[in-house]
Amino acid sequence: MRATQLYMPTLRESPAEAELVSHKLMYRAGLIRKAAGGLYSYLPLGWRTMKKIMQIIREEMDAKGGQELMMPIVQPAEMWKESGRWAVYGDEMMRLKDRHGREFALGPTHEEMITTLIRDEVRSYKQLPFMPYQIQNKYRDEIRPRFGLMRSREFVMKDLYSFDRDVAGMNVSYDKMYDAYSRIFTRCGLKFRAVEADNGAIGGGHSHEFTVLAPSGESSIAYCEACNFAASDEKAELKLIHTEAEELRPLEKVSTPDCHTIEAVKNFLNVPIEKTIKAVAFMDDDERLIVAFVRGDHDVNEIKVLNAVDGANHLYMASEQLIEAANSHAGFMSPIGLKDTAIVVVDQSVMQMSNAVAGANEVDAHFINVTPRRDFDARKIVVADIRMVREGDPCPHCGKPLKMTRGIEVGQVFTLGKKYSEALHATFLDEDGKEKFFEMGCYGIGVGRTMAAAIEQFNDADGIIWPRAIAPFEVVVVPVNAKDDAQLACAEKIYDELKAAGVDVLLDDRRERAGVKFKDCDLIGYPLRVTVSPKTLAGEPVEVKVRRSGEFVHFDRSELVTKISALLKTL
RNA sequence: CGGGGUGUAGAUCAGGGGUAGAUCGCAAGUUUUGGGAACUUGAUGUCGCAGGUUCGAAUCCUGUCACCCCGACCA
Repeated sequence: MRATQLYMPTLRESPAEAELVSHKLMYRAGLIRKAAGGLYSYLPLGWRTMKKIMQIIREEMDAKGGQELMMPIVQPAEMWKESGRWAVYGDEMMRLKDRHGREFALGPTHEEMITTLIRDEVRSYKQLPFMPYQIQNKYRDEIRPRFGLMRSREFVMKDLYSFDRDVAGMNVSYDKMYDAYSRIFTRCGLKFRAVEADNGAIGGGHSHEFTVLAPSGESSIAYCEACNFAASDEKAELKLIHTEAEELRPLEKVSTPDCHTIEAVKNFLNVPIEKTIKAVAFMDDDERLIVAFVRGDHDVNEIKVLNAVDGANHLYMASEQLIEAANSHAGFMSPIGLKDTAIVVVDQSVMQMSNAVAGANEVDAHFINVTPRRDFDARKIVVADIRMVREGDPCPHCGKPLKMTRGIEVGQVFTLGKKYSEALHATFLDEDGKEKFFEMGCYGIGVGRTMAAAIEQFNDADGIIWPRAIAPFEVVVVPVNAKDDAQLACAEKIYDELKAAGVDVLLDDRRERAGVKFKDCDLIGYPLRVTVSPKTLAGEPVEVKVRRSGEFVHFDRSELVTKISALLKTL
């Protein structure tokens, strides 16, 4: 490809609305343009990278037995009503009507579509496992689209669905996809983690989120460098912290005027924060008071609290009245003396404490020397792991200190079980002659998000630094002065040779000044730049600039192509 | 949907009742030519949209729309 034949509008300035580096650079390097909030056009350079990512995905899906097909974006309401999600999906689903008033949705995902397709097509266990996939646009009317391609309303997604005869088969499919995803993101040159995720409403099976590590990411994860453990901050399980046994002192109530916060209590009583017990009061949909107790220096993990309490679906901040009805006061709550109407959830590490400070359920008073089990009945409370992970906590697998980082979720693998096959009556005939529901799994990758994440991970002050595999071009050949026929001819020769050797190469034959072209090269981020100058014509070794390191290397003209091919393999 | 902010040239922004501005970009020319060149000339705007006030509105008022940022979701 020649730059004069390629639309690659680079900008000196970023649009005011762009916040993230990746968003700014995608704009400046001419990869995307915005049509409206959360809706983007991909310009030629951006689309080249998108296609490369899609190709990697295809190869890895196919290698695991995936079969590419294509389903409609416009989906009839009936199948969504049948699965029950027409009502559940809410405003995030883009809905429309045709001229006859029939209802449709723009597909936010394709479980309904694929399941209704497969139930009519696949009849026998002999046809299983079956792993159809597609790469196409998805529509989600996000409450707040932002960060460019990171969270948009229309986005390109690869979605594969696995159909198996039993749970064992489903798990095999899951493992295949897990492996394929690891290969895909590795091939894309990304630093990522497969993060144990909470699979929320779907429940039951496994779920991993593939998260590209980047400080600007929206999800927070805990990971271990010693072993492979990684989990979202909400999901990360924690080991019990054992504390030294002390000589127990008798429970005592003390006056703590105006000490509404842990900080104030700690300072007033002059005790270490690890010796305090903090309370957070919630209520659920049935207005049941749920009080969570954790160590003063810990934070309550709402998701874990929710999972620990039977029958609770949502948690809200508890109202004053509710707290007072349970014989307590906000800021001074205690597990000791709360009415039985309150559900008390205590973090496992609190149960290890002794001689601790906790509220006294009355204004301006705290208990000191609180010792669980002795001072409150462990049988009436729920003891669970309900705190938020933090940096340095022991890894639940190997015990080494955990690290915290932020990341961008670019893919997720999920086991669905029979959720959709039952809802949509998708069955097959098994070997034993019985009709059975498919065991399903679904596996998604955000293609545009992967592109954005790569830029987020690899950039510097001059622009993007593409990993070779997903760069719009692997090499750019730049004649310093394209108006010089000899230079241009030399550059064209090199370009032809590289192309013949299978290198994805761009010839920057624009009649621009060298500085302009160099700036563009750095901004767009081609891994290698070959510079053709009068020195090259004079027979000096050819200069090659490595974008990632900024280093210049020089190769003899005669072995230029082989040296470049070899160098590319390392990028 | 709450709270905050912004809409003026292709981009980034200034201006603030009386002829529509700067820089970059774009077009033409001369010189330049290894890190976003200099000079000359030129083209480009319903001042987001609709009403209102006024002799006169980009500017003031009202409404409206769009976009951005902060909170619940997700690839």
